[in-house]
Amino acid sequence: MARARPRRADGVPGAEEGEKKTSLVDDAYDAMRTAIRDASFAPGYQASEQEIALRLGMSRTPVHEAAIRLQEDGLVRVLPRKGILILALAPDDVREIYDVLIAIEGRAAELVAALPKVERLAAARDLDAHTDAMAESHAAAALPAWGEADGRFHAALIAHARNGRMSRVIQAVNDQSHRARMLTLNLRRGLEASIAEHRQIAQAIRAGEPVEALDAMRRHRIRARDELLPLLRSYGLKHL
Amino acid sequence: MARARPRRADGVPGAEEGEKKTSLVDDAYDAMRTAIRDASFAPGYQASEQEIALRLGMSRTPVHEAAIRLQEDGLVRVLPRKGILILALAPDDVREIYDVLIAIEGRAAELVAALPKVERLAAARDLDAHTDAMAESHAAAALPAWGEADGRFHAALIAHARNGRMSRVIQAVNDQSHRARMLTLNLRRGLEASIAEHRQIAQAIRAGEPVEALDAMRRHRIRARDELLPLLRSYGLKHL
DNA sequence: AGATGCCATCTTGCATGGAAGATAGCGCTC
DNA sequence: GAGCGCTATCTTCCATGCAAGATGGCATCT
Repeated sequence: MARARPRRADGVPGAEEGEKKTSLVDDAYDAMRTAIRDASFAPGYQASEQEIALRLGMSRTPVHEAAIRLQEDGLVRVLPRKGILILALAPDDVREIYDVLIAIEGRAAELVAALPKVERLAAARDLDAHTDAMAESHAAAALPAWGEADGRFHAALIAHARNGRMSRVIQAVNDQSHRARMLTLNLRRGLEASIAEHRQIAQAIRAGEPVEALDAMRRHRIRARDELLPLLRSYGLKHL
Repeated sequence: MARARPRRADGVPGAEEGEKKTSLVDDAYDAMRTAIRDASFAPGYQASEQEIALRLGMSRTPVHEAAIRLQEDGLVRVLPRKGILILALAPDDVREIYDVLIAIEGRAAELVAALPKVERLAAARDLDAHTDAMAESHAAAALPAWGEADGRFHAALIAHARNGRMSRVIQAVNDQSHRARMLTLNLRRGLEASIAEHRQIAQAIRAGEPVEALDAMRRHRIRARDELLPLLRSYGLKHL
């Protein structure tokens, strides 16, 4: 194989231009992660490291090391001497993920509501802005935009809680459940309910009521779960 | 270097005998993880992969890959072209960790309390057994045994919640805070309080009262945090 | 025809070498 | 004496080679 390696080979659509100084391992990690999120790598697909390396224009080593990170994130499983298996998501996995969300996001909402007044208000304003965007998208029947604004609401909440470990946990489970959310976006009914619940959460934070914020967040996630899980089961999406 | 590699070189005390079929990467991961937990690798220490590889009797590759996993776990940071940095723990990290514990273990207790009666009772019996062991150790003034029984109580609770993702999160933060717990074990006062709170948690689970179980668990962790954090700060343990 | 064992091939695990970035020490200049 | 640049050295990053496990197909035997 060519010794002079091209510093950047963009064989994969998801691979964005490096901004400053990225290692090949990071490139491989990002490319594979987005490929999995966008389902360019279908769940259940078993790829060989060699093949992925070829496609990304690098050798097997960085692909292998990126695969280790993705395995730690719960996105793939590295089968010894067999290849990289893109993990599927069973309804039971969704249940697990929602329990983590209920726990972490609930505590995050509680923490944000307990912040000093200035920060609380800033956070609430932030959250309301995202909810506004959701309402607009809903009025315009723009489902993808709605989903993105919803994602930004939850991301903002976690960010305001100022807890790096919580952020990492949330990001991990979000990566895992991204496909399920996208698939079920057009099946869901409770869009207005979501918007109303977001308002309640922001209001509790603005008022500085941790208990109410925690509870509102939990109710929100529990309702969403109870809406989503039956959908997954009834549509026979055993694994996706 | 010798081409014929020794299948197992036990240069590190923490490295236990492989039970069935472990890869060198797994060996390196386990060895480094236990070394960090036991503070054989002091926090702040910057090791070179070559040096660790030599000590473990393997080449640099498996050490490098294990380091990637440990970085994902938040135990070390791999500094490009500089080495492996064993991460220290600041009081603020302990605050973050306790918020994760409050969130996850609270939800876990709630879930266990909502289990069918048979499983609930089994779980409560399990938990009480560990609390008994704590009481005995306390009576015998055996601090390390107390700490281990306490660890088993919390591990059992998570196990009964049957949520693999929660288990992983808890294990990660426990690994990170293990050193802090060991160091502060002999400074702590609220041993009886811990035992009493454990009883309350088990009782709420036995009675099938999720709300009370959640709340008892939260109170337990919050009190422990409020006892631990001032200790860390006052003893000037800026990073450990 | 059905079962079985062998082997060609595909796969990763791991070791190693070359390249390049980071760093510290030393000598030179002002 | 202080500052600056050069270079020797130490480090990881990545490509690649070899070995060994896994697998599927084919020939052979019953």
